[in-house]
Amino acid sequence: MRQASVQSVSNVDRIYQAVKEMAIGFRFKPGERLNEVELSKRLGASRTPLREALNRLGAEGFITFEGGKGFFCREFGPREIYELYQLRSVLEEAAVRLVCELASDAELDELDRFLVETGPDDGGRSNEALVALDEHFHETLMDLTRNAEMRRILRNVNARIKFFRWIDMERRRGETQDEHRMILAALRERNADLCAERMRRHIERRLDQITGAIKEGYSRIYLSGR
Amino acid sequence: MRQASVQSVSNVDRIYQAVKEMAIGFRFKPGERLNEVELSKRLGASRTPLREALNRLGAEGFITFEGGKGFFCREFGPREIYELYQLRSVLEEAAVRLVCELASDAELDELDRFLVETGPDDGGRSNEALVALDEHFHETLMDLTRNAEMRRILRNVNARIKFFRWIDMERRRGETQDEHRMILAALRERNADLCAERMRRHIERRLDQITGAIKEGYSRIYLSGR
DNA sequence: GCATATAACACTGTATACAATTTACACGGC
DNA sequence: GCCGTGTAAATTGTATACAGTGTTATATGC
Repeated sequence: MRQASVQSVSNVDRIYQAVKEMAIGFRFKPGERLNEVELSKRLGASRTPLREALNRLGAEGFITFEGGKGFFCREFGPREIYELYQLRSVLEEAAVRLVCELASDAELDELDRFLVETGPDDGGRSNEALVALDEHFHETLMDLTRNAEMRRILRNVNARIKFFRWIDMERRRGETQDEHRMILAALRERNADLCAERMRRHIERRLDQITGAIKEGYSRIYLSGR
Repeated sequence: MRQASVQSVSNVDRIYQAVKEMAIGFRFKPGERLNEVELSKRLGASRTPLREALNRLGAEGFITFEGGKGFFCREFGPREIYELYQLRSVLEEAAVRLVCELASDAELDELDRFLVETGPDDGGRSNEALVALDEHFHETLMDLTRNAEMRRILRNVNARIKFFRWIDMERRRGETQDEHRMILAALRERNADLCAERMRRHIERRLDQITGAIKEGYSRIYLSGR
């Protein structure tokens, strides 16, 4: 074996993370077959652990699998994006209603602190950083539901739409955080209907912007190097 | 290789299905480690395809995985059941609202036909059959949302709670179908709020019954043989 | 008798070899 | 020129071997 186990970060996990990030960032072209030999060489491992990672990623929807053919980069059209955003909306609207009832004032304080510390945007942040902050807000909110399953699904969905969030963030840097503050304000009022409405609109607006962005700039996505 | 490919049903798929059904039916004891050598022998394959199947099942939440230790039967307490039912409730409540808007009259007719043909219960059906009908109703409803992601998640959740549905069905054979009919009636009225309310109560009642059943009969689950 | 160290065992993690299948390509017929 | 066919190369699917790690049983000292 290559190296002494560096505790808790197994080889498959490393490969899994690496390929996951490639899939998230669309370093593979949609529909492209993933060559196992080449990939495993590039990642410094044999095909066995690579295939285990690919099987996990397939089960999680990051890549697809066809028996006898192998693994492929997922195809992504407006339909798939819409479905994932709809799922997000359903989950987060329900989450915010639950959090309205469940969260302690202290937990909301902490969320508030996060928004204050990380905003408003002074223009000095990278898109990656802004996307990470956006994800962090939504995932922290979901954590407050205390429902591990819902958390797991939201994280999965967020990873799969990350690229499109990134595209969106390039154009609308400011709005996101304002809307987050409005959602928190509704949470403070413990007004479930208002929370849900604001969350729904928040996600809906993002989707509208992204479908727009996709239409005009889809080609840019797959340029060389990225 | 063992046999000529019988078209589209690969070996890993077969193993995957077999182990999945074992996990669903709790043929493994919670927390038990799955011995790969023994399992692979029992399924007539080597460890390689078995491990691929196990990785998929782990990613889907049917079993757990611990680096360096292997795969284990999931542990299941009231908390996990509650979370899965809450997730179900969130998904299906949203689904029924969507279906209220999206479904054609013809599609609702078909759902109606299904309910008429398969009910009311004459007492001659097995629990397995009743659970299958129950699942079928809910999954067909979810199909009408035309959202493949939400469909996928509901099917996953249903598989994971199947055993508890089965326990519940043993006691309350009749109510389920009545409630299904009431939900369909609300769909026909295109009354989204009423649909959502009935669906929410429907799932909530099931959860109440199951937590009750669990308390009094948990031990019976792990008796020999089944 | 109990705790601890240690050695034997069992099991997982990974590389590799080979079989089976798919894919690419060249050739020949139409 | 285009389509079908056959052959070769590439690629996936699986078995197996072995290394490394975790687990358990045994023996030893207190």
